[in-house]
Amino acid sequence: MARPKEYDEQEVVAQAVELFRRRGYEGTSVRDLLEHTGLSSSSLYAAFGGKEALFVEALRAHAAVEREQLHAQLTAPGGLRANLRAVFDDLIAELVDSENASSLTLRAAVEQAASMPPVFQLLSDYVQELTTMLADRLDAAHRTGELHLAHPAADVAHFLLFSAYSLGFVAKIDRSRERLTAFTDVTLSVLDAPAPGGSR
Amino acid sequence: MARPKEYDEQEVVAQAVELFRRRGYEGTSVRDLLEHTGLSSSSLYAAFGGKEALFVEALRAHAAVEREQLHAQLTAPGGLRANLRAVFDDLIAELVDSENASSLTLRAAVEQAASMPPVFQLLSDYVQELTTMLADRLDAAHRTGELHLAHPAADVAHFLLFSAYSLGFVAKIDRSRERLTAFTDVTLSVLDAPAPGGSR
DNA sequence: CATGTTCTGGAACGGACGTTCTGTATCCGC
DNA sequence: GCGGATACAGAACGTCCGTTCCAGAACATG
Repeated sequence: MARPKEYDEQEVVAQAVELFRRRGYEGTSVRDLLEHTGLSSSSLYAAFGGKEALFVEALRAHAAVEREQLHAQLTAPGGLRANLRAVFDDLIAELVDSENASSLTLRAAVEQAASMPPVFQLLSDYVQELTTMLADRLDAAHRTGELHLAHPAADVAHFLLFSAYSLGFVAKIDRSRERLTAFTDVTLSVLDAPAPGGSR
Repeated sequence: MARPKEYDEQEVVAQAVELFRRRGYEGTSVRDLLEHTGLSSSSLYAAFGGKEALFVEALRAHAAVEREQLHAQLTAPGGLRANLRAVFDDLIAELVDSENASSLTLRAAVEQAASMPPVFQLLSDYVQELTTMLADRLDAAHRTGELHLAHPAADVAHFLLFSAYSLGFVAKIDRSRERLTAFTDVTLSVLDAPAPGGSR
């Protein structure tokens, strides 16, 4: 019909993710977003509706990436224990050498979930989804005897998930690899519950 | 010499703690603070120097209260396990029935530590202090044989401390008592490491 | 090449922000 | 009860915020 857009919508969202992640929602101004994406305000408002809507979109995109990544890591060949260790190790590597610690998800939950209902809903569903994914894997490992769970798989999954996010929180105060590794070691030790008592 | 102040400095700080806790640093405007404390801007600036300085003071005061509370709970009669359980239970109770989940410390770390050096320093020292306090207790319990630690006491202490803070993070997404209790159950299971192998 | 439609750049808006300033009220020491 | 000093109330300041608006540029279609 008419003049084509000069930007790629997905790329804009990706750039928004980066900014929001580094500086949080309030710390990122619309002008920052315009400068960083190259858009003009009219385009941004026409395409997304406003700062808040763009944030939700950024969060959604970020969550999708994270989800896919986690899924790939959990279904990689090798034992579940090793796979979980890899998940945490990758997270640590990311935290150690990136100026901006912590994920967008963490910031969003702490800062925005309470005041932006769509954000809350999105995070709520997202956590549910990841927990289920992880719980399924734990159940499977439990059935094959790879590990014994001293608590319901869903609870352990939820715990592991939030502990992973907590790493970003830990890193806010101490970003040393030793600290983060030690935290991970203790976290993963919940998988070393003693085997159930005597056989039958 | 002259006209006396019409407010109590400590009380003002306490009220600031409440506001910052509920709405975060950026979400709390100076005008909010003035309204809530009854001060006028001139008084606030004369007494504290500005919003940021007042925030640091509020954080310091909040940390002092938290520290004292934790110390009391950890040195209460009864086993360390039970005392830790009590710490978490109290936290859960607070989270479940308060509109504003999470502590000021958590918010400060996630939102401000990176951009406000004094906040980072304060939190850093604070975490170190609490970790040491907790590690001492764990060491003592280990020596008396109350529990066995599969990891260095300092690491376990650090883990427990951050897990406690993580509860506030968990609550941002699901504030149900069951969820928080389940998280706590799994967390505290790191204290149930199997006893070391053969005697000797 | 004319027309209709969409997109873009950037000025402009109202309001909120943290902070400063000015005038006045209130107290102490004498 | 007067002089000096401090505290108070709130208007005012400059800046930045998210958003809107408008004139013009860039395309598809005939």
